[in-house]
Amino acid sequence: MKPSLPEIHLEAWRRYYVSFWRVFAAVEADLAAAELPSLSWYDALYELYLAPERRLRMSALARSALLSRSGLTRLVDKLEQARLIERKACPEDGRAQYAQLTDKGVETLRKIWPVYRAGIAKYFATHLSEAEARQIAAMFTRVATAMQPPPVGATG
Amino acid sequence: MKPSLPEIHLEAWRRYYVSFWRVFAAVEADLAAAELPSLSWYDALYELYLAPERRLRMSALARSALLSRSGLTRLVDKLEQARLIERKACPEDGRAQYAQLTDKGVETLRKIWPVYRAGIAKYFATHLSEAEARQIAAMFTRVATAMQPPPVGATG
DNA sequence: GGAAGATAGTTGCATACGCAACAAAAATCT
DNA sequence: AGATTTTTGTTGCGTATGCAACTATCTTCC
Repeated sequence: MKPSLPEIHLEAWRRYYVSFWRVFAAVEADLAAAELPSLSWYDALYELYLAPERRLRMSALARSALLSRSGLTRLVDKLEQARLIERKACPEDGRAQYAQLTDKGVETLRKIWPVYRAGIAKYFATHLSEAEARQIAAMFTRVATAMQPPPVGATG
Repeated sequence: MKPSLPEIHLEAWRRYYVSFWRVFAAVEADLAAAELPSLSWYDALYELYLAPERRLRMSALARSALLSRSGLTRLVDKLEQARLIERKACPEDGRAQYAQLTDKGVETLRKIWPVYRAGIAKYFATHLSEAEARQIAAMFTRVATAMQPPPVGATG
């Protein structure tokens, strides 16, 4: 395969790629400095927060939180130890488990958010006008939805 | 701190964030399927390829390849075992080491590129016009350069 | 010139994550 | 209903990566 790929798209990719890693690392560093959990915890907790009844089945959460199923199992282990979520059996499906956000989980989300928000503002949003932000949102919506439920990664 | 952060910037961040992970995972999966090294290898090799005399000092390479110094040490260990680079003492500074790209390293870069390029095209570029790509390049250049040599992460 | 401090790269240890293999429970097919 | 296949979540194992601590070397300052 040799799809058309104008030079400017490569340039865009490169900038996008390095920006992402730098911003991501900076945000993670801010969270660590504030002794807060990392973004992977935030992502999982936030997805649960948005979900109906604040609970999601493990595989659904894995997809939302951009993790493999095994990765999610481990993450949920830790979140459960920290009392931020609880595992609950699923009545309709004996194989399945719900991850249920606890009040402490909501509270943790509220502690993380100001720091995360400040990072987004400092490292990302400052450099973008509202019109640009709107464009980014539109463009990356296309990119993300084209890949939808990511391949869900083989087995894992 | 409570920096101004209009909702649209948050939306932009979210889309950017999930797009990135999905595209990244898809590209890595393509590379793995083709039995090629992962992007971190590519990044390091490519930075060396661009460098004068195809060599860079370890810490410079760590910065370019978006890794901690310890992370880079390990990566270079593996690249050296694979004969893709060589470590060379630095005459001007007895503490320093050069990582020097080998011919085999260049060859490997050439094997990876078509697959990487196809991934960029399929998962990223398809969704963007040239004008949009130009905008992305411009916007993320601002984002990336504002953070310049990333904090270089403490010690490690 | 020598001591104190900074810097380059490496190593020990801990953590995060994925894949493959697995057990249990559906779902499907006959 | 019973056998086969699929799906769900977990576990074993390997890998990637960061931080802190370390050594060797360079720099600075007296």
